[in-house]
Amino acid sequence: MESSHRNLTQQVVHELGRKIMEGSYKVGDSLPSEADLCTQFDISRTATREAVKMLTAKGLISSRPRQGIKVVDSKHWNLFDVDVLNWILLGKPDLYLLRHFLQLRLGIEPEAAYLAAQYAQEDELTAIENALARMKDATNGQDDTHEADIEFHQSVLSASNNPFFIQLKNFITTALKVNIRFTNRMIPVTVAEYQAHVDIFELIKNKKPQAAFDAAMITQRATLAIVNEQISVLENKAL
Amino acid sequence: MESSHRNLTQQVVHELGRKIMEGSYKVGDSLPSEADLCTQFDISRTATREAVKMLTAKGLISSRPRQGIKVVDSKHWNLFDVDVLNWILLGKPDLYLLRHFLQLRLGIEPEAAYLAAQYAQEDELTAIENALARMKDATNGQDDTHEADIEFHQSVLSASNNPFFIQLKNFITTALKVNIRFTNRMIPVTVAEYQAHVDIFELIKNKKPQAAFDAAMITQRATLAIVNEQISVLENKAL
DNA sequence: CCCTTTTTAATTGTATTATAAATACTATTG
DNA sequence: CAATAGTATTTATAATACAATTAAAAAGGG
Repeated sequence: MESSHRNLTQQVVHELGRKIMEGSYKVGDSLPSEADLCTQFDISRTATREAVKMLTAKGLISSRPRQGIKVVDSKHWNLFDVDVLNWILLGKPDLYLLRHFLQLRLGIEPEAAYLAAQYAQEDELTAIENALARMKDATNGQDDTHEADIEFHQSVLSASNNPFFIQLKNFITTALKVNIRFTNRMIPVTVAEYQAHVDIFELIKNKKPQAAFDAAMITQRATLAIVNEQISVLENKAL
Repeated sequence: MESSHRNLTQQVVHELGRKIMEGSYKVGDSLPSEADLCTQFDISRTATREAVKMLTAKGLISSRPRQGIKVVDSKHWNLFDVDVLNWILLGKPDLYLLRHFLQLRLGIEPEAAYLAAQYAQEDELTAIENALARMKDATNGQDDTHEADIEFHQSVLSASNNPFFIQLKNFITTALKVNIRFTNRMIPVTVAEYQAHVDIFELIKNKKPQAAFDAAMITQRATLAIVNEQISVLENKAL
């Protein structure tokens, strides 16, 4: 059990949040009443209610007298919340979800590179460089390669010096983890991919915003094209 | 009082959230203890604790025994939460904040237009067209013009058919409202701006993703350039 | 005197019970 | 049948008690 060290409220938040995101409770469905949740989890009403309030704050449910606790429409879900993203990650692999992640990465990351080229401080450039170094000499396990990859993307976002982009580190990290599921885990980051990262870094370092933007954009459009291709193959088979 | 129709817990959430976002409680500061909050707001511990849990869920505070309730580092704040965005909006006008909003809009909106050109359904195109119509014949109040403008941007995000972009409607709406504060409220949307919106719509309708992307990008880079200019004028004066 | 350990006390975490408020549903009445 | 009033269910709030955590103080040992 991973959540045993957390307090009761947070365990219930995690459990219910996960179930909502995986679809065990669908939009419009009622969750068990407070009283039922108390007996199901064998906890007090205090803990139950606090868990419900936390999920309400994350936009997943609503709770009103006589109406009960209901899953609200997914357009209200705080999809950029770190917990919500982790619950998504626990769900089934889904090619459409991967596409949605890639589509937004395509919006965020090239522009983050643009901003990094404008505003990155010395230490932030160093952080990007360190991530690249980790990627290069990750001759040991493959997980390290992917972790270093994540670190690279995070450090670019940090270098944008924009709090909104920085908050999106959670999103990008989850997107990368979803991606890793689909590319074979055993295959580390390729040399070509590594080189593309280096190129973007050089453009950031040399303060070439537009070029950095374009380089990031090209790489990501290529990745998205592959997924789009996979989806259309899948959809043609279904006919 | 705007919040008088809400229940006690949510009033306290709003009050504390607003104070944290405006800087009355700074990062690392301790909020009053549960007991103090109870007396300050004249409510029970139940309501207090539920409010604290909701703010914890939004990433603003942490609450641990003996340590108390503290404002956590702003990188943990859920800046895309609709409440958090509204609390930001209640704060002082800030040119740097406006720039941060514009920088992310630049990432999101051109790509949303790209996706809309690919995936928009008939009814979603109609929604965009309706917003444009509202913009055009808003000869009455100026607020309507701005509301129609917001509606346009929202309907493009909806047409992207990507849940992440759809969730960002809150963000874009707040960004536009922040913008309206800086451009004189009395000045309605100009004819040139209206025409730019129409052009983007036509490109979406005719399924020209790249052209729609470029058109949106050009408009927004121009807006951002103006703000950057204002900031550099301000910073030169400060010397 | 400094370092480690133990104790203490302050604060949040959980449980329990009671009552209030809101509202979907039912029954009544004209 | 429609409008109204009543009822019952569910969440909202309150009050109190005790448990768990942990920062800080006190005690102990070298």
